[in-house]
Amino acid sequence: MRIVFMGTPRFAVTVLQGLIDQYQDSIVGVVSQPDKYVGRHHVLTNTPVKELALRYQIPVFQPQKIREDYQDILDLKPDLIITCAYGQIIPKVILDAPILGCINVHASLLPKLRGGAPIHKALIEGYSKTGVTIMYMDVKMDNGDMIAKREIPILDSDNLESLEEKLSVLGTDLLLETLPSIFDGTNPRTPQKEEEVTFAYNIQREEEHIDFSKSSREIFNLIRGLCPVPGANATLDQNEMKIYDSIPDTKTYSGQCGEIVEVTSKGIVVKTGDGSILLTKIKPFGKKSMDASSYVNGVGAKTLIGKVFQ
RNA sequence: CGCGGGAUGGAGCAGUUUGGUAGCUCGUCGGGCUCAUAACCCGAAGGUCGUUGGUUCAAAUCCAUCUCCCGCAA
Repeated sequence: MRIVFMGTPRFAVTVLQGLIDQYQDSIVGVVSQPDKYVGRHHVLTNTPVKELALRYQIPVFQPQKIREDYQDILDLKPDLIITCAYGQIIPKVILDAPILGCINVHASLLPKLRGGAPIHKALIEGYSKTGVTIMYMDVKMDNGDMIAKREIPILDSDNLESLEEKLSVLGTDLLLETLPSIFDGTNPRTPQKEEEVTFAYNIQREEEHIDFSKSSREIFNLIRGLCPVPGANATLDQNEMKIYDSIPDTKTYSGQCGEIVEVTSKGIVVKTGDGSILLTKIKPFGKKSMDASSYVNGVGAKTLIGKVFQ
């Protein structure tokens, strides 16, 4: 068996690690996005998946455009390609190459939330559950026939980080359980219902800004759906403040939406469209992230009350 | 050299413009009040003000240098 794995971010690392634990000798190559210059000083950095592959001395391929630069992958003569958050559309010539096909681990309950930010969107849009889907790939993004699906509830205590962690483990487990049936061809194959398709496109910068005229619940969902990276933000005194954690409340206040109406030992209370929300973890501009109560200790409750988040 | 913000007792901040050996909120410790407390009162400990050098009678504060941290942009 010759398996090629394609993936890029941390989420895919968990999956690749699971595969290595069980099928290390079969993994003949790993494909990842090209290295990028990241951080303040433009340091060329390996992708997380590449990092793991190198540790196990698995050959790594990083085509700029896999649409054009795919011969190396064909030369690996894979029997099966497994992708997980790779980041590029796979051309048909590769999809057709492996005898067992190309399968993908996607972090949503397809056909819901196709695209690059399914975990973010599941939280932001207030889903009560989400999950992972193992599916065959075709030329359209996240469009192929489904092989297996498993769901988990989304808890109020979940944020992007915790949910991503849970789903990566869930996806890994489901993949490893499903693989034997894929090897022997006994796996099911269910087309996606076209009328139920929704999309979860990558988060745009504007979407990260909190609109306090929305409901407390919507704001709460946005904050946890973006925590810890990139973080929801709001503007106070011309400076951008990141908000990392909050507790929605139905208590109403007079004043305008976005106004700091109360400061408690737990944090900063802001008026929203339908009540209020307690901001508990924040990062003032130029500072590190901190408990809102610490920030309050520093600047003083009196100077905060009455200010308005823009 | 991509743009900008920051570094002061355990945490968060003020003080820097107009140099004169450090202050606030909280935490910690001790004591008190209380049926009790995360509440209140009294007291205490804890800082060579990021580094190095310079100017000066005197530097957290002015000048130079370096280090580290953070957001944006890529």
